[in-house]
Amino acid sequence: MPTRRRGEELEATILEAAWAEIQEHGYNRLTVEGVAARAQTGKQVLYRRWPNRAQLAVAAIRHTLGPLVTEAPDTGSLREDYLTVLRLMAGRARHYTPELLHGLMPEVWGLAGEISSALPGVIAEILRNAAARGEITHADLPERVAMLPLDLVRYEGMRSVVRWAEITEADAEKVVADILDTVFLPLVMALAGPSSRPE
Amino acid sequence: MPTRRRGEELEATILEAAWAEIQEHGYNRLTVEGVAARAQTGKQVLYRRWPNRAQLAVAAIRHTLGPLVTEAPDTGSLREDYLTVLRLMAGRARHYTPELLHGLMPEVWGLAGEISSALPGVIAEILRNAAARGEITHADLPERVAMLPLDLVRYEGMRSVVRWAEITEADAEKVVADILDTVFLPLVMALAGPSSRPE
DNA sequence: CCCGTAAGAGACGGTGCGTCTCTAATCGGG
DNA sequence: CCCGATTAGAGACGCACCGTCTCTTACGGG
Repeated sequence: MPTRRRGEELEATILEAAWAEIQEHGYNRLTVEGVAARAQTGKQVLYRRWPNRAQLAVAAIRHTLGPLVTEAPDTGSLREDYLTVLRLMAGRARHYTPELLHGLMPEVWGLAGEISSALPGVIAEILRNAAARGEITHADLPERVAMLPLDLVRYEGMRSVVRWAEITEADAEKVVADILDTVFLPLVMALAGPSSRPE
Repeated sequence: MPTRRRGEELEATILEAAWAEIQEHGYNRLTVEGVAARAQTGKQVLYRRWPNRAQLAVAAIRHTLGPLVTEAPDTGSLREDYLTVLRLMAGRARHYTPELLHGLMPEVWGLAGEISSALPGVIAEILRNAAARGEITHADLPERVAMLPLDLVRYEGMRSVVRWAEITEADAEKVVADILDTVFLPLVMALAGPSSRPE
């Protein structure tokens, strides 16, 4: 009577069950028993694949959220290019809810690094394009400056998580624009603007 | 035979015991039973005062780490003033070890806000002093700009915690100087430097 | 067709939270 | 100085859930 699942199929079912449980209850109240029951399997099947509850959750998140950015946008303006990347990050950040993260910050931080490992290259390319266009005089800004908007967006994200606050799309848009217009672009123009003295 | 402690005395003993347990094992492996045993009392005495393990830990941290900055430094230079504040923060950050924080981020974030509630006022005063000295043309920088170094230092702190990395004093000093010299001061000079156009 | 692998189901021990219970020390009021 | 209210000190208890172990049985490769 009962048809047994195996391999890929079974694993996908489990990870989707785990993701559903996280969405419903958050990580803290995710139970291995609950996931097994929802996937209609036994705990041993889970423990055969992942060493503990945390790694199961991480696998479920990875399974649901793929890599972030793969290639650099090229809209013809530094502001728009960077804005595109930040919007992607902010959109993604809305999946990282407090319920998902609490109790799981270190693991998810590592995962986020893996997911967005292409970011530094993308930013470098955006800056090179801007330099080629003449928007800025050179693309080799200090690391800290080039990555500044990314760091600030991540900081805002962590801050909301830790305050148990949800991020609305409108808020995210405002924050992202603010970071670019009142911090990043003025700074970049001061360091490498076409009208500034060449260093 | 046994002499019983009460009130303040008992409470201080418990909080010191809790702090000691946190130092030894970290929050995650802090047990209420352990604290009670170390303080030579019963669990009920703890639960009579704090509703759960997390609040006990928060109380212990608050008991050990007092408020951060109370009044603005005034060294005669914007850079040195701000550097002084950042050094205080970085020094304090070295108490917020990964072991202490894991599993307790939201609670400690709230506590940190309480502990450093004087910061915004201090920063505002530092900027006013710089304006009075003529280092900058005006002190009403955008909120995000004025607080930028604080946010970046906090971000670095959270990042180390989440990566289970300790912060050495030398590293902290380097990061703090980098934030001021490659990000904050260039930006402030661009927005309100004496040689920039008055807006 | 047969055997090794792994699924499905659930029992089990262990840890540690938060509650409850009980005795007796201490404090404050009269 | 005594008496009653309070609460310290000690530990048992129920409960939730992790991670391990055991057992039977379906499946698939050779």
